[in-house]
Amino acid sequence: MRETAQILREKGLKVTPQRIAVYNMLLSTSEHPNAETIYKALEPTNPTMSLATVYKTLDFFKQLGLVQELNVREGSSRYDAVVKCHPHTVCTECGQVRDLYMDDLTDIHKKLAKELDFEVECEQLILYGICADCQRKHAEG
Amino acid sequence: MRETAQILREKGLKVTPQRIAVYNMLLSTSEHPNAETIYKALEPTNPTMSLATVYKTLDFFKQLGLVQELNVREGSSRYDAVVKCHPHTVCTECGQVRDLYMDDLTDIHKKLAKELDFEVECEQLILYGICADCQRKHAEG
DNA sequence: TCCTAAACGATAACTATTTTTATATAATAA
DNA sequence: TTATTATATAAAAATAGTTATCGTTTAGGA
Repeated sequence: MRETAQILREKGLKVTPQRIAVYNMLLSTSEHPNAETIYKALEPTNPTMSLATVYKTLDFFKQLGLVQELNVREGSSRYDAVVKCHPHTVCTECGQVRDLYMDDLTDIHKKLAKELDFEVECEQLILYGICADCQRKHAEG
Repeated sequence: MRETAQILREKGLKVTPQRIAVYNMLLSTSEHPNAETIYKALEPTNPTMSLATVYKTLDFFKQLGLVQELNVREGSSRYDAVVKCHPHTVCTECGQVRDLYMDDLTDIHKKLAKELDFEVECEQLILYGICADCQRKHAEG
């Protein structure tokens, strides 16, 4: 894995412990955390970290294409270090957000957009429903 | 068209001028307005209307399945009287939000979800990009 | 018409986020 | 290395969108 510090430097960002911490945290998780969750996760090991810095850092990262923002009908945004547009599933019971890969969908969407004379920059597909775990709980309960 | 009053009554809601106004406004537009826009549109003809009532009314309608809430990377939610899940295009320049109908997509999504053991309740597809009008403006400018 | 629960409007409160400001720190050049 | 300087930081205050509160009004049934 390339050094986080180097990636930040290449993007023209000054390298600070806070930025490294936020980016590494996002790289190491697949749970699509929001700003609050990121802050809470980093606080123990980075006692000087502040929530405002997390927000500002995420905003920088977003603009530079280091992270992706995700809105799933919650009050706050979630973040993903996987920048490429990809679909997600969101469990309406436990709130779990998971990635979902499906390249052939993109082609269909592009064809559709072409018909509409709409130039697609990014397509966002979110499937809301019940995840396997919650379905099982229903069956048992 | 069925009377708005009757629809509200069937849903167990008391029929008030405010609720009728909000619902009719949503039925008559295709621009997916947010609460603020709805309020501003109704204020002239309903001088006693308050923004809080618009929010409360939209919340009722949402819970009863009379309207659909839509989040398109803006600070505020937009609303649609078309309840059935359907894709949207969002122009990142002018902010225009349009409906997009495509039934065969649903089948693809369902098949995909089945493989994942995920029970889909609602699928949300949003294409972000540049609308035809804004593309034309670019070409001219 | 009268009664009562529900809805209303005004405004305060709340939450997520952004901005401000004074201080601290990273990158650069000497 | 050290001094410089622009940028980043933390904390607090401000903001925007939304929700809660509360006294008043109204819809719908008796």
